[in-house]
Amino acid sequence: MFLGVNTLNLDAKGRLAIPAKHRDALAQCCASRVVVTINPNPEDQCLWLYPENEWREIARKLSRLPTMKRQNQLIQRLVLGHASEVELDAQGRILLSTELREYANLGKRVALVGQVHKFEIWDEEVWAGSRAQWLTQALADDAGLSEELGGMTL
Amino acid sequence: MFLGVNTLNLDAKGRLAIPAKHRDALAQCCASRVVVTINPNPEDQCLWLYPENEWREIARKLSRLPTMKRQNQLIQRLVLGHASEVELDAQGRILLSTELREYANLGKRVALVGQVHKFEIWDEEVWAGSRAQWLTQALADDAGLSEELGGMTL
DNA sequence: TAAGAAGTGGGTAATTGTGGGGACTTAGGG
DNA sequence: CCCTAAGTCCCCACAATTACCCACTTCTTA
Repeated sequence: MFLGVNTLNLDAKGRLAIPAKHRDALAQCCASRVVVTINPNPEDQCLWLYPENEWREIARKLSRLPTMKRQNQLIQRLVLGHASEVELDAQGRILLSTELREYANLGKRVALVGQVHKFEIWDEEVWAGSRAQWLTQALADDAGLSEELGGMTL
Repeated sequence: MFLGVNTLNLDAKGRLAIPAKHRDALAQCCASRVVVTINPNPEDQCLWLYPENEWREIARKLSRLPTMKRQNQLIQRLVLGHASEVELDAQGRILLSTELREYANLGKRVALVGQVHKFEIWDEEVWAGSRAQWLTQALADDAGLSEELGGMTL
């Protein structure tokens, strides 16, 4: 289970060091192979990082969507099209391609956010700014709660 | 599984160098023989590149469409008609015919986009421009979410 | 405080992307 | 029938990127 926020530096070559506490888990579940792609929601300018085994599920689901619906097609293009398979190097780092970095606007300071089965990778400033917004939006009006959330006990 | 975007140069002779990481896969699954044709959707000005074995499936499906429906006939003409079989040269490059290049408006900078079983070949500018549009469309309004997407967990 | 682990930075060597010369093949015209 | 021209393929060479390795600094833990 990947949890918690870590703020890290991208080095000059665009490499991201995965925190040591997650490396073991990744080594076990996917032999240190992960897949990075974009989050296709334009409001969330961040990247997704999946362990390879989780990714396969996702890719399978996505690739089975009926292609003739335009919306499905676009999601496929965006998510599958931007996916890059990478392996942690001996120091536990991954190289993020220029394209991915540009998409998520990653500067030097980066936030790696655990989301149980995957991570999100944010530019730290964007992350901080967005979070402030969410706090005002997320539970603003009970009327607007989705069914799923409305019925849930936390 | 072909994934990810690669931006590449077409050289003066119209050749496209397939990224090394995909060459092995192509060598295995289709002896480095691929088929390039057009994407018949006028909104998507790009080419499709299939490994030969995948292509056979596609061609078979297409050729079996009931011929009397006008739409089927048009798709057959477009997709089958523009298909060209090519083999990677010793440096892992393929030659794109002038016609195909013109159809997809390919300039010097090109984006090769992995889509699991096939690739799409875009002019880089067209790709970047289209992507910006898709991002606003893909998840634009929850009301418009397809059933498949609405229920999906990524 | 010392020792280890983790985060960070950078040098070097190997691989890959790119460009172009020249030979071979094919088609068309004299 | 030959010659020319266009197109294609094969090869080599350079340049840029990437992968691998080592070293330093900071933080934690004993």
